Amino acid sequence: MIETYMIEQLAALQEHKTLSKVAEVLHISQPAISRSMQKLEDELGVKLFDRTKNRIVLNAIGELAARHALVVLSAQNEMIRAVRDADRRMHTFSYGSIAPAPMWELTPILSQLYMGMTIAADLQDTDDVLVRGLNDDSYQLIVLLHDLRDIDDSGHPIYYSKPFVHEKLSILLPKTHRLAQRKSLKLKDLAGEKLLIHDKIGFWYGVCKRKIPDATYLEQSDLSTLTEIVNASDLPSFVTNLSERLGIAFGDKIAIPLVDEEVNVQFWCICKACKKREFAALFNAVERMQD
Amino acid sequence: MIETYMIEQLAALQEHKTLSKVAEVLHISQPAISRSMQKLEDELGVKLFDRTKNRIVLNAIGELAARHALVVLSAQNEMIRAVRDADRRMHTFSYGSIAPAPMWELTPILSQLYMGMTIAADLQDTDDVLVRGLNDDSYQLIVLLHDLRDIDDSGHPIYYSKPFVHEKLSILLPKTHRLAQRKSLKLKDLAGEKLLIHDKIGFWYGVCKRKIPDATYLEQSDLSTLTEIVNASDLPSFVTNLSERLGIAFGDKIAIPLVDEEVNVQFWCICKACKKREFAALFNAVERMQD
DNA sequence: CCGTATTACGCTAGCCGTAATGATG
DNA sequence: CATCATTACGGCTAGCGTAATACGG
Repeated sequence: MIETYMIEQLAALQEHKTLSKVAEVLHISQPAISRSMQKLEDELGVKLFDRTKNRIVLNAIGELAARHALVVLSAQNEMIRAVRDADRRMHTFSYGSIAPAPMWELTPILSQLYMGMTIAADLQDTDDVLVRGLNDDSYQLIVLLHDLRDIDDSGHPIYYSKPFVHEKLSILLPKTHRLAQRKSLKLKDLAGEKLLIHDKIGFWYGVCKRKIPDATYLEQSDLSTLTEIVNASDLPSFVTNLSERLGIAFGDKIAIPLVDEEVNVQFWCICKACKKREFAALFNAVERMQD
Repeated sequence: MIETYMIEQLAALQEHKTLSKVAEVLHISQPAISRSMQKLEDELGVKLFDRTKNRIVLNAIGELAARHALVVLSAQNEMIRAVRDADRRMHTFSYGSIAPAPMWELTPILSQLYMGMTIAADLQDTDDVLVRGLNDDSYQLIVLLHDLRDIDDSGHPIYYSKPFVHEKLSILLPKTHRLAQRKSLKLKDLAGEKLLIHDKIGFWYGVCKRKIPDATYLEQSDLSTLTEIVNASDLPSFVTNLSERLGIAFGDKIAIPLVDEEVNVQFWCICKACKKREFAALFNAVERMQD
């Protein structure tokens, strides 16, 4: 039988020309290669090399065989890649979210529910990336600001949606701030402010830029550093009803609710309709968090 | 390393479902298969089977792997096929001819010239099959009734042609035949006759049918049988100037020359222009037979 | 019980590396 | 004489078969 190691060595020989070089590259002795190539010729019943006493060169048929060897090896590598990839997918629960807050809730739930599996959470800025990911199965679940009601050709729903957590933003101000006495604020009241924000906040980023375009955004990628700066400075920053669970202290600042509808949102968990049963336990847990 | 035998056994397992059946088919013991599959899982680092105590079934990933296994195996088989085929071509000189007589001359020449190689001679009825065969390299040489003067885009000739033997047909008649006294005949004089012919005679077949359509052809595929019948009967048959070398005796028959130009033909040996040098010795030998 | 998969165990085929040999430039 | 391929030889890995074990319909 023609075994993989022969094919591998043949391909390497075409690339590196001499047995010694192949031996060096494949970390194997020269005689081993010499023998393998003899055995390969023997298995095929065909001479693949022109041999002089101290030189071995692929002949025309050998070159042909080597080109085919590359095809065989790439088929094998593709097999390995595909199998490992399928296995990885099978052992990871991957979801995407339009905002960070739902991830704080969902990841712990999933960790409990799918013990031993890897939970991969992906934050995205726009719906379409998430929906596309759900459709091509790179996400098993996505979190959006609305449900999905698309139906297929025979009128059956394509997706299954369930309301998830509700998020309300407030603005955190030093007590001495000009707006600190207000009972509530709108985003446009923050015009001209310097705002401390995290730089990975999903759809919030677009909302902020759109509704308070003339503010200065001081973006920080590391969450703990951001918290430090918030505490150490007089700069305004955002807090959410959902971040309270993270136990972030307000210090001597005051949180004033924002009343714009863009920052009082309902999240939805959405999966493909065909996975509805499979994810029943997950959606039960989600249901318990709706309030 | 994932070796061929593992991939082969995986594919067989998908087809035959149980280890015992695979063992039977591949002429190997059951435990061997069991171990191979464990080793394959180990090499991939992925579980491919659902195992109960006395049942092993491919899981979803195993099915995927088995489908890929088929791809790898077919790539390998294609490699083996292509290499053996190329080798066979390299060790056979293959040519095609429009008529049998040139083959009687050419095959002995080639046998001498290419000692140790197989000479494959192919008789065809029409030019186009031969030219196509020359173009796709399934023939190294062809014999036609004319040369080929095609040129490529840059004006160079595509083919190299050389005149070969000249063939003249005669008709062999019993001395008592109504035409036996004639010095020469035309094909149309044979109208209405019963003619003994070989059934594999290349372009001659078309010539006969066209020029003497109302004759009865008694076709015989075995050459020695044909000779027997010719000798034992009073039926007319064809002889050629080239068959004399085969030492066929006329017995008490008489050979009368046919004067139609269709049965007085010049054969040409033709190869691809790029092979002209390679076949120099062959064409030298051919040249010596032109007369 | 018969069919099936796995484990245990000893065998050996065959692949490997080292060393020696031979050829070449 | 440095480089490269092949041959010879002994060691050892690892795949094999037989036999034993265990489970299930």
